[in-house]
Amino acid sequence: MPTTSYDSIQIGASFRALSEPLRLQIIELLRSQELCVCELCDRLDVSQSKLSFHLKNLKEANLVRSRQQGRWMYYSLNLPQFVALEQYLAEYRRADILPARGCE
Amino acid sequence: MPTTSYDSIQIGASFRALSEPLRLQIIELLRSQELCVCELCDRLDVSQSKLSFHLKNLKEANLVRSRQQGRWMYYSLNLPQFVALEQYLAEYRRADILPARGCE
DNA sequence: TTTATATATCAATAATATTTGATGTAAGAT
DNA sequence: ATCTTACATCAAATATTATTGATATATAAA
Repeated sequence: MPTTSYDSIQIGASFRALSEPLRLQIIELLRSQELCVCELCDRLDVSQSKLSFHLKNLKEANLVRSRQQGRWMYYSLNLPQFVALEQYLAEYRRADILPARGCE
Repeated sequence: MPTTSYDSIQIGASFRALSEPLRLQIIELLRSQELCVCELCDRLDVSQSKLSFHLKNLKEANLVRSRQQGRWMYYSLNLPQFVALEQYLAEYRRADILPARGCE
């Protein structure tokens, strides 16, 4: 099966988003509270444009959502996607793996 | 908290490894069986050097292990690391997230 | 000991992702 | 209407990853 399923692609994109230190810090902050960009900026001590880039990345990976209120943008975790990733990994934990049949 | 814990770094490295389509295909094959490089090569229809590169990557991310037998190298999943990732994600599912306290 | 096979590594290139600083946009305040 | 603030986007520069083809190493077979 040389192709990767649509699902795997989505999953892979989320894993990629989670592979960047700053993005991990972002979601760790969002874990306890929805936050606006300016507050993330402050707390992470990072440029606004950089933050915006990474937030976009997280959003495209379906890991966060945003809502606008006045001139503020509030970001929060999109928990269902976290559940999806967890379930993907759970399939591995449950795997029962055969030893290799000797090669040649 | 501008720093990322040692743990997060390890976790992030594993997520990164899981973010590449070919590497996902590799672990999906290894999910049912330990396999040697030549068999992975065949099944994934990919060059040996490319495969070797990605296997090394997975190994450094602690997601697979290898054992040599004669001139073959057998790769298999390192399940504990999958469990660790799953547990990391589970903390998010369990999170109870406060609404933003209004900004200004 | 020569030869073949399985795999790893390397150097060069190509592709992708990230950072930075500047500019754009839209909401609200003056 | 003008100004400010919060955020997004863009283009250029830089950094990181992946691919390729060639070569190295080590095992085992002839």
